[in-house]
Parts: sequence; C-alpha cells; structure tokens
Amino acid sequence: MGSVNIKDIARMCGVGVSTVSRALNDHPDINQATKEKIMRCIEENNYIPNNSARNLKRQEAKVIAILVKGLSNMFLISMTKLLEAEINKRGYSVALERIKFEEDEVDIALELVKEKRLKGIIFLGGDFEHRVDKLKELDVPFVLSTAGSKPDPINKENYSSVSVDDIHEAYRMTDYLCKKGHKRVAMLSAKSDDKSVGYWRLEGYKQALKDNGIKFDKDLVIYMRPDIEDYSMKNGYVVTKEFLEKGVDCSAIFAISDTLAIGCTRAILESGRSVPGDIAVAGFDGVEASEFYYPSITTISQPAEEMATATAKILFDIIKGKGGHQHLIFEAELIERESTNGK
Amino acid sequence: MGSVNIKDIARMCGVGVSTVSRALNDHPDINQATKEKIMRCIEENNYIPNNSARNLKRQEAKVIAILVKGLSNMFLISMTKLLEAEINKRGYSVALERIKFEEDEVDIALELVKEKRLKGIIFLGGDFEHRVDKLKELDVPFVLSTAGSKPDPINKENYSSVSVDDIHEAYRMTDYLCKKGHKRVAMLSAKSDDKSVGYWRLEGYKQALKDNGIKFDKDLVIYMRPDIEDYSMKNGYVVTKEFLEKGVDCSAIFAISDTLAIGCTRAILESGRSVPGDIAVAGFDGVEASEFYYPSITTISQPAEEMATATAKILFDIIKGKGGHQHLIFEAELIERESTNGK
DNA sequence: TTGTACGCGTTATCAT
DNA sequence: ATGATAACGCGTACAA
Repeated sequence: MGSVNIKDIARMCGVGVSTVSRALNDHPDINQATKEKIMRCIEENNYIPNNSARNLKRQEAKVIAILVKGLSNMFLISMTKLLEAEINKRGYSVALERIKFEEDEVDIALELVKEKRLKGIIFLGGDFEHRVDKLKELDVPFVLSTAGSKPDPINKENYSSVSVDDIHEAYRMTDYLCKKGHKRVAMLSAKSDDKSVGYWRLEGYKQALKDNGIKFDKDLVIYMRPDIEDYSMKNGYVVTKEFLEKGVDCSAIFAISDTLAIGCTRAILESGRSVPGDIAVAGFDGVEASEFYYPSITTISQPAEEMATATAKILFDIIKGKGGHQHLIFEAELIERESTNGK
Repeated sequence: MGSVNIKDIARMCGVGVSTVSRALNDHPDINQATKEKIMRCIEENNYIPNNSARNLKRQEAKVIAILVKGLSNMFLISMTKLLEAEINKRGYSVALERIKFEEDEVDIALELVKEKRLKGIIFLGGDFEHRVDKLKELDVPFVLSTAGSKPDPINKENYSSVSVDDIHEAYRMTDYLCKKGHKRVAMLSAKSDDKSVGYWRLEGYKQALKDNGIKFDKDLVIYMRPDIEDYSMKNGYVVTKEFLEKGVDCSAIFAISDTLAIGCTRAILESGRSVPGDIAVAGFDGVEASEFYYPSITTISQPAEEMATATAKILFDIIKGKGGHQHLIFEAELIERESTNGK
C-alpha cells in the first residue's frame, strides 16, 4: 500500500532512477524503446510523482502564482481566467491561491515563493497597504492588478501595477449623472472606514460634484453594512431600503459595485418607484449581471482583457530581463444602459 | 538573496537544527528561553520554512482538500466557504483547488494526496463519471458533494456522497408549473450531449409532464449553446431569444440554473412580453441574484448549510474511524417568487 | 545511452 | 533539553 515511488519503478523496469526521471520529464537523452517500457510500467502501477519532492529539488519551475483576495468577486474571477490563458500561452502554469480578507497576501506570497520556486506573482484585488520591509523580501517580480490603493510610492521601482484610476472613473460617472440633470446624486459606498476603492471612488464623486457646482451632502453617502457580506446584493438592498425610508431627496444613486447597484435597484423598484424614472442607478465593474438585469445597469466597465494582457506582458518582460517595472493606468468605459437612460 | 533555511538559523543561534524545528512546531521538549531566542532570530532574518520540504518529510498533515469543478458557479463558491468554516472548526486546514472543465478531478486528487498527505477530499460539482480502478487508487476518504450524476453504484461503499435528488427536484418544479395551469412548459437545459445535471433534470421534467397528462414535446427543450460559456446569463439570453423568435407556443420556461433563468427572463422582457404574465420563469440553485432580480426568480434552493455540515461530519467521522460511508440525499426547497407568481 | 551518488530543506529517531 | 543523523522522493552532475 505504501504508494510506489520512482525507485520502485526503476527496480521493476530494471533500470536506474535517472532513466525513469528522464522518461518522466521528456528528457532527450533516452532510448525511445526504454522510455515506452517505463511509461507503460508507470501506467500499470499507477505511479504518480510526488510534487513536494519535485518542487524541493527543482531549481526553477515555470509557475506564476495568482493571489486573489476574496473569492466572491465576479470581476476578479473573470480576470483570473484571462490571466491564466495568457500565462499558459507562454508555456507557464498557474498556481491560483485564494486569500481571505483577514489574511496577509504578502506573507502567503513569501511562503509560496519558497514552496514552489515561483517565477512571478500577480496580486488581484486587495488594498495592499503593506510594510515596505516585507515587500522587499519578495525577490520575484510581481504585478499588482486592479488593486485598490497603492503601496508606499517611495519604492515604486520595485514592482509593477495595472489598474484603472478609481478617482477618475468615479468622477466620470458622477459627472455623467450631473450632466444628465441630477442635482441630488447619492453615493452607495463601501464601509465607512474603508481605505480602499471605497475611499478613492468617494473622492472622485466629491470632486465631480464640486466641479458641477453641487455642494457635497453627507446625508447622500450610503455606507455598506459591516454585518452583511461585503459587496453583496443583499447589502446594497438593505442599505438602500433604509435610505429610502429616511425620505432623503435624491434622483440618482451611484454604487461602487454592480452587485450593490443591483440590490439597490431592487430596493427602489420594490418601494414602488421606477428606475430610472424616479431614481437613476449606476454601478461599477461591468460584470455580466449588470447587462442582464432589467433594467440593465449603467456601469463603468474595466477593460479586463487589456488589463490581463498588459499584466502578463509586463511580468514576462521582467522575467526575461527585457524590461523594468511599470505602472499602467487603463481607461475604463462608461457603458450607458437602461438604469440611467429610460427603457 | 539565497534565502535562509533552517540550518542558517541553527548556526546563527548556536543550536542544532532539530532544536529550531522544535521551536517552529511547538514541540514540548524545548526550553522556553532558547525557543524565544530562536523565534526572535527567525523573525529578524525573515526565515520562512519551505512547505515542500515539510510536506515531503511530514508523516501526516491535518489538511482536507476541496476540489471545485469550474470556478464560476456561485453556488459552489458559497459551498466552499461553508465547508471551509466547518473544517477549520475541527482544527484542520483547507487546500482549495480549482479544476477546469476539461481536467480530470481524480487525477488531480491523486497527485494532491501524495503532495500534501491529505486526510480527506471533498469533490464539489462535476459529473464524476470515472473509471472504477482510478477511484480505487484514492486511499483517503472522500465525499462527493452536490455532484451531478453518480459513479458506478457497484462500489458505493468506498465513498460518500451528499446531494439533492436532481430528478425529484426538477419534477417538483415542473409539477408546480403544471399545477399552476401551464400546459406548455419549456425546459432550458444544458448542452444537448450533457450527461450530468442537465440530463437528470430533464428526466424529472419529462416525468412530471407525464404525470400531469401532458405529452412531451421536444420542440420545448432549449439547449445551451456550446460556443458560449456554460451556465452564463448570456447563454440563457441568447438561446431564449432564438426560441422566442421561432414563435413556439409556451407559457412557462424552467431553466436548470438561476443564471440561465436570469438571461432567459431578460430576453422575454426585452421582447415586450411580461414575466410572469405572458411567460413564467423558474430557475434552480437559489443563488443570491435570483432573489434580487426584478422580478425575483422562483427557484429550487439547495440547503447549502445543511449539506456542508453533513459533508464535513461524514468525512471526519470516517477519518476518526467512527463511521462508514454514507449517501445522503437532501430535500431542496421550492421558493416561490415573482417570476411565476405575479408581482 | 544509462547508472551511481549526492543534495534539496525539513522532521523523526535516537543518542547524549 | 539538545544535537547528530537518517530518511522523505526526486533531479542531475558525473562517471561509465
């Protein structure tokens, strides 16, 4: 029962372990006949190489890790798919790791580098406010993709980033709503103590109001509830319902995620109001559900494909020694849909 | 640079490697003072143990692997969260692995067992039609949770399963629609060659029609398109649109997933028809989006919490030698919502 | 082309 | 309480 290892296979085939190893790894220096014999033996005995031993011994592995903060974000999930395709295309494989909100992604990255001899790391999501000394320990190239805020700008030359400008895009959407004639635009933001996208997008919202000559009114800022799952439709629904019951005057709501926007829309419609007739709604991200909701949700669509392509390109250029670190900001697209534009 | 290892730490502290190992693993046989000294040294030098070496040497690890087939299914994602909580509660950690549709989950499981000395495996999703000899190789206990069809019933005593009865639940929903007076109920199923839930739920649909004295009409079966992502809202939207354009008479559509149902609903509304007035729609799974869509979608809600609890309990009972394999079927709940019941 | 022997970083065993 | 040393399973330089 003690499962078979490379030695057993070697013994059974009457060859040395190195020959078996060569057969396994498609090494050129091996007789085709013996290779086939070995492979057949491996098949028959259900031999499976031990990855821990391989990782331990191997000097380098063509592996890129993708560390995703929080698994429930559909936008990040679709990003991983795109990234994986880009990475596979280059003959590398992907180690996908999910990081819980309370975990430290840098700690996990550090472990992974040792364990799997990674060639590079892609961080997806997360606020990424980390201690500089820890970051310095990471001696493999890494790219921050779609991260909320940025680490200490002091050592920007040690890593790359690919993202959209949250302030700018939130500004764009708010401005769009103002230009549509809305004087009372509410913002459905993250938790009140959020330091990540919630903070930056709120910032863009404020600037746009100002430039449109509208005074910021803190009563128009709706915060996510900490006791309900972050960015869930339910959270958007519950807080909007409470907001509507307060009777604050407003003709448009801008939510910092499409999921929140959907919950928000449901709450409005359920109250007997119409969307966009009574209240217009806008979201952020461009996830599939925003397109198929009824009414479809106006949103800021992040250019996922381009961002994935750029992320992979930057990372591999650095790996191949062909380029230095870069910080790319992508322009998102405002997709106008029914939730702000009649049906 | 050349990252520090346990030997370096031992040398720096003037102790043997085994003492360092003891400090790391909270071994009892160690002086508190030396332990603290070592831990401080580890901290200062940013030493991180190599997991590959640990896994290689360790006899056993308190790790359960969860293998999820396809990462985009929201129902499965919420199941992983529940399962992880159950497993952590028992002092074990989780290795979450995502399996692509074209990959073989058993192969990956076999690898993982060797690599990480797993104590158990939970398979989430997937059709699970595997060769018996391969399954037999898996010498750690495993549970199939929410799997579509079942492996060869011949050796049911070698594994456990937790699921809902797809035929029964599809029957229930179809019957509900018939009892509501619908004589022409369409089924939005999986791809035409599907052998998994698509097949079983279609089976339940047919039986319910029969028991309600309605003749099965193959023109009322809508299949997912293979060229669009499986179970996506877009797929539901596109095929429904095509279906409506054919002008086939029907007053209700039962989709085998909520995501498909949402795309379907959008297509109907967009065509100028009303839901449920002109056509009623029902889904399957009970994901969050079905609740917040407008109209909210009638669905079969799987009891995720109970299934997760049961899955963990069965697995740990077997690990502790306290019980044998079981095959549990859970009763799902038909949640009646606006999409079949007026607004 | 093939086999032998060593080392990867750690934990377990056995002395001390 | 601590240290030396043998595994764990594999890849690879080097010898044959």
